[in-house]
Amino acid sequence: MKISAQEEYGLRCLVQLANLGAGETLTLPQIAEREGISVAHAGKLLWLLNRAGFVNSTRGPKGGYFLSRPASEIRLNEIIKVLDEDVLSSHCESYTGVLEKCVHTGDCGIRPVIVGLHELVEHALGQVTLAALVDNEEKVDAMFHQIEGMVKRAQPRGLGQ
Amino acid sequence: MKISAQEEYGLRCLVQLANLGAGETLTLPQIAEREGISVAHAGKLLWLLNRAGFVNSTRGPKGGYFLSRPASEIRLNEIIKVLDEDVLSSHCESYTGVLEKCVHTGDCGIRPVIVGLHELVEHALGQVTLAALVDNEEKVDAMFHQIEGMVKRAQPRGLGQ
DNA sequence: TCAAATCCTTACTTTTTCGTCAAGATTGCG
DNA sequence: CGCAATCTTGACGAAAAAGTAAGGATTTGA
Ligand code: FES
Ligand code: FES
Repeated sequence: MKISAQEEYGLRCLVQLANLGAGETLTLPQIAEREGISVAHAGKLLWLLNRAGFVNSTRGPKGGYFLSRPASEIRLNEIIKVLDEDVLSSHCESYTGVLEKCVHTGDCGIRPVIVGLHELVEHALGQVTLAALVDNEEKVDAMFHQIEGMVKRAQPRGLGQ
Repeated sequence: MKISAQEEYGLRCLVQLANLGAGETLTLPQIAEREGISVAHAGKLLWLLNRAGFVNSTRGPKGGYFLSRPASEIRLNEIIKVLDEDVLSSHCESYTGVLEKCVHTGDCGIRPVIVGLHELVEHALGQVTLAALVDNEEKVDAMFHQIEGMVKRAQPRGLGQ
């Protein structure tokens, strides 16, 4: 269970753009330099983000990228959904084992773990906007710890033991 | 953010063993057949799990694998930790970008997201035991939704907008 | 004591993901 | 116009993850 390189660096590029003032833009070389990646790599990431509608771009001299919506209206779960291949829906179809023991009896112990984790992460990320990630570590940190506290306190019956 | 193949199939092998009665064992070919993977693949997974202390094995005829502890005492977060490479601690060291803007100012927006997600998942998985995954989908499902409800209700201030 | 069944270990191949390259298209400016 | 700065796009190469192969080691039982 880990975040992929594409998710991380795509998110980083968006944070760079979220730092801009009104009317400012960043070019690919600028983004690449700040994140320590090649211009080609930045180009690919921004292309994905452009296709998904998070950023807009203008070509030619004085061109560059900028967010297509205010950072406060972009939530991290949308970003992750775009940068990550969604293999969740087709997960059970690609399972290699005996499906009678898994799907058809409706009694699979694995599926709820995978689906549940995915939803848990999505809900958590849905509570954080891109604006929250701009120069403010403590707030984001506190937010996640608040959620963790909730999870710890949940103590569901009948599963712990 | 997705579960790796090694995590999933390692967990599946453990669930197979958790289904056994006292004194029963499963051989590699048996596990491989049930999960639809090759014997070699099952061998590798069980070797990892054996090394980590989750299973024991006996060699020779009538040999096989069995859980080294009761399934009710094995929590999923321990399992995932072993099957997944822990790159979390060294994450910041391998970052390619300008570290002054990230580590040294103590004002990185990315780190709390990555660390927070990781802890969130770990806490959630720490509440589920292997025994809960044995032939009982509904309970596990309900448990995750309970946690999700908590997360949704958390509504932290100052980040949502 | 031998042979068969089983696990153990290392090395290799395949597949997927990650990142690069190079050519093309669009825009602004003199 | 014509050049330079910029984004766009698809194909390619490198790295990591996933999975396979093969030979070795241990135990049981005839
Ligand atoms: S994993 Fe899809 S039903 Fe078991
Ligand atoms: S990612 Fe480690 S400090 Fe920014």
